[in-house]
Amino acid sequence: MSDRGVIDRFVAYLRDHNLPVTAQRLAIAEVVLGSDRHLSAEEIAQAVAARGTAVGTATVYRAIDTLLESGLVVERDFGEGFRRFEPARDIPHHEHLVCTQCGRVEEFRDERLERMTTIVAESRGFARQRHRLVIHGICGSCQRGAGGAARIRGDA
Amino acid sequence: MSDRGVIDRFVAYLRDHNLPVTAQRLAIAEVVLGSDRHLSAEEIAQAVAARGTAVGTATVYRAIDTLLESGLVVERDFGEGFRRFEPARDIPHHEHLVCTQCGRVEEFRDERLERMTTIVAESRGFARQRHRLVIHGICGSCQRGAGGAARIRGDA
DNA sequence: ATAAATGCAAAGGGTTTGCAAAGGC
DNA sequence: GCCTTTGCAAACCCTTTGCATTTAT
Repeated sequence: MSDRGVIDRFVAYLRDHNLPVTAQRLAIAEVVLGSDRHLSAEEIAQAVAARGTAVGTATVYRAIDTLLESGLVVERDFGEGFRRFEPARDIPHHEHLVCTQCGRVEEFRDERLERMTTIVAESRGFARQRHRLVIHGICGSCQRGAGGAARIRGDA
Repeated sequence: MSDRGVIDRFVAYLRDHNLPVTAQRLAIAEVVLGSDRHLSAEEIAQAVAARGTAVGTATVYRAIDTLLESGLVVERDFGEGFRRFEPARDIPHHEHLVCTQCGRVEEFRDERLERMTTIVAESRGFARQRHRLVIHGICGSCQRGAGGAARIRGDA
C-alpha cells in the first residue's frame, strides 16, 4: 500500500533536521504519502484514526507543515474553503480536472500549456514563477448518472 | 465613476425577482459594479462606509449573493483564504496574472487556451464546464524594486 | 536530562445564520 | 400591512496557538 521509500526519505528529513521521529508523524506521513488522492486535513485525521492511532487536529496540521517543508507533500486549493494535500510525486507539474458533481480529481500534464504561460507572463512584463490550471466539468461516471456527493464552492 | 447602465440592470434584476431595491443593496452594487479591481468582502464594506452609508457585514455578503445570482458579478479565489469579487464585464472569460509580491492582478484572454481545456477534458471523458488559470509571477514594477505588500497563501 | 512534540481547548479569520427591528412595495 | 431586508451577535468551518504533559534522543 504505502511506498516505503518515501517514508524513509521523510525519516531521513526528520533526522537531518534533528526532529524527533514520533509515531504520530509517521502515521500521518504514511497516510498522506501512501495516498493517491488529494486529502483534506480532516480526511487525514480520519484515515490515521482508522489505522488505530488517533491523533489531534493540531498534530495533523503540524505534521503537514513538516511534510510540506520537506518537499515530499504539496498543497492544493480547489476553492472548497479548505486545503488538500497530496504526495509530491516525480511529476514536475500537473494540472487538475475536477468533477463538479462528485469531486473526483484527475491529473494531467501538458507542456504546451507550460510554455504558453511563460509567454503570456513575459508579454505583460511578469517574471513567471508558477501557474495553476483547474478545469471543472462532469466526469464520465457522473454523466452516466452515478449519484455524486461533494460540493465545491464555485469559482470562475 | 460607476457605470449607470450596469446599476440599472441590477435594479431591473431586483424588480424582476420582486426583491426590494434598498439603499444598502444599491450602495454595495455601485461599489462592486463600479470597481475595476477584485474586491474582497471587507474592502467592499469599507468602500461603502467611505461613501457615508455603512452597512453590516452580513448585508454585504447577502447583497453579494444577489449580485452573483444576477450574473452581474463573478467571484474569484486567488488562494488567499477569502473570496474576491469583480463585475462580470463583457469579457466572456479571462485568465489572471497575479504578482506574488504586491498582489496586483492583471487579466488576459487566450482563445487557444480555451480550446485546449475542452480537448483535454474530453480526452478524459469529462464534459467541460469551465476552467480557471492563474499565473503567479513578479510584475514589472516589483522587479524594478517597488516595495510590495500583500501576501498570498502558496498553492501550486 | 533536555528540548521538542503532543493534546486539548481556546482563539482566530472569513463567512453564515437566527431573530427582533426597520423598511420597501 | 405583508413580506423582505437589515443589523447585531452568536454560530460555523478550517486552521493556528498557548500551555501543561508526554516523549524522543
